[in-house]
Amino acid sequence: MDAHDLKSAGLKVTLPRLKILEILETSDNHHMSAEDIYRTLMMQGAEVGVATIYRVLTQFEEAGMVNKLNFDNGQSVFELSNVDHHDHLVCVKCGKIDEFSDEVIEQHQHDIANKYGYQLTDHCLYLYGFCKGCH
Amino acid sequence: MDAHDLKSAGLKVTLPRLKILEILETSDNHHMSAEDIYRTLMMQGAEVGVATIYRVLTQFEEAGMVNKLNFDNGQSVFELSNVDHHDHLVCVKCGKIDEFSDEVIEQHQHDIANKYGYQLTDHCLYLYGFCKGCH
DNA sequence: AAATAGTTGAAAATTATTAACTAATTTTAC
DNA sequence: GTAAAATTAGTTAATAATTTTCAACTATTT
Repeated sequence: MDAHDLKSAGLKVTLPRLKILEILETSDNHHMSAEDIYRTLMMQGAEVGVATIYRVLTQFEEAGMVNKLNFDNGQSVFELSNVDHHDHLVCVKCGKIDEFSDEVIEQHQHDIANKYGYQLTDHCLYLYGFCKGCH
Repeated sequence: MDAHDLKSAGLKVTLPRLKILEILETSDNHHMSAEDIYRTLMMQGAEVGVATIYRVLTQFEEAGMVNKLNFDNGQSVFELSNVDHHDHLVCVKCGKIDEFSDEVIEQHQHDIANKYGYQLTDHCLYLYGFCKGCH
């Protein structure tokens, strides 16, 4: 993910976009909310408005560069989508996020959609619980 | 679901609570947003504030009487939880909601949680797509 | 029936996100 | 390279959904 990816997505190469990309790539937890990104940018001393962050993230999402995940607590987080499809385990105590993928579940989802006559566009599977460290 | 259920949940029996329960039970689509419930109450001529509806629904959720479903488009709807567990298919065009349950998926979710050391408290599975009528 | 503890409605406050507008920057055509 | 055209950025204001505040009220307890 770099300047070139921005161009091929039809987006001009600007500092905010590069910075946001960089943050998504290099942050420890690669699931960040708009707020998280904003805070990170502030700490780096970058002068970027919140609106810009939302705009850019939305553009990235439309370009298929990131996925937006909506958790039950109301916050949305973003992750780079260059990796394989996966779903998420979320710790309800410490907020840790793990990823998994399961072929059987995927297959069943499609079967169910067919059975009910739905043409799937998307799905959302989150497992909430206490992670190993939070039992 | 009646006055008695309210009491055993530690909630006083009040008109707004009874009305909201009644609406959740008798409405055609038993997936209603706070807004839907508010509108229904208004049409019935009941004088109930929005704040009360949110408060009551939250209390019902905490008492385990209703489930709150948070969809990706940001909308939240509530359903009575006295029925069997199930997940949801959501039409992204007309908003229709279908329910399904799948043992295999459930089982796999537990297996995954175990594998990652999570103690599941909840999960969330929504399938989004175009329903039969909206292809 | 009085006391008390919980509940309500109206309005203000919050939270997360988006829109509008002008100024600035990048790209493209020369 | 430079100028013009197009897009983007930041500020501020707006919006939507939900929550808090608080004085007035109601259900339950004594």
